Amino acid sequence: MSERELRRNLAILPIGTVRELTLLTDRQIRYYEQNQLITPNRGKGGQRRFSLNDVDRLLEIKDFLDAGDSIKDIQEIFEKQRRKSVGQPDSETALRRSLQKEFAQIGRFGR
Amino acid sequence: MSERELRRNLAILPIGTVRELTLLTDRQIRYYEQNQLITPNRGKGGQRRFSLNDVDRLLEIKDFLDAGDSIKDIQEIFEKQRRKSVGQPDSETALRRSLQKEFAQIGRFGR
DNA sequence: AACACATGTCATAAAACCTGACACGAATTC
DNA sequence: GAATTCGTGTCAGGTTTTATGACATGTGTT
Repeated sequence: MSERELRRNLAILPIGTVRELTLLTDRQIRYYEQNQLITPNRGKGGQRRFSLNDVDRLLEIKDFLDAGDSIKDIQEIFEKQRRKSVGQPDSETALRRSLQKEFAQIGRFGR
Repeated sequence: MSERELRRNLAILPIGTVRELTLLTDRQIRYYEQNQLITPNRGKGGQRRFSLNDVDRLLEIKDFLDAGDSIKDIQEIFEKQRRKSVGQPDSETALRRSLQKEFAQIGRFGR
């Protein structure tokens, strides 16, 4: 996995931050977790730690729900996405990689 | 400020995460704040919220201290940096901007 | 009418964080 | 060499945040 992807998958955010970033309630976030739409890590004391990818995912979930999809629908949508992107890098990943070198110069994590 | 810079400056991390990311102790982090080497935001209840830039900064501080610089030395170093980068965008920012459009396609925050 | 869904709300407990104070070893200054 | 400064450790006491589980509710579906 690339630097950038790594960073996006770091479990660093408490639920409070995610709440502010997504404008969802704790209840909603936990409910989506309960239904396996997201699977945040847990810190030492058992508290949830979300990644930026989780935040993305939650915003997607929000859109889908607003669009009338049910939780189960969304589960299937995500499942299809997962199956489709198995194995070979998709174009997004390819693009990302092509710019990786440049960005490696930028930002502390890349130093 | 660009999308990317915005994101780097979002105050999203609690001190526990920063502790894990930097391997500093709470005491150290607070002491550096007390000496104005960093100025994290505060959440609603008064708890510190750090940005990714803050994390960068803390890692720099660590390096400087390891290299034998004192807190005051570091204050001056940062002050000089600040003065130098006032006004016009530096090359790093320019590079960032040039790649901004591409990256706007990638990741939720850019959608 | 009964039920499923997505969410609100409340109680209770644990974890994380806050500030302030005192201690301490290693340098530095008097 | 005694006193001071610096960066950090640690502890106490209080506040904030998060966790789980249960019950409630409105909207739509069988």
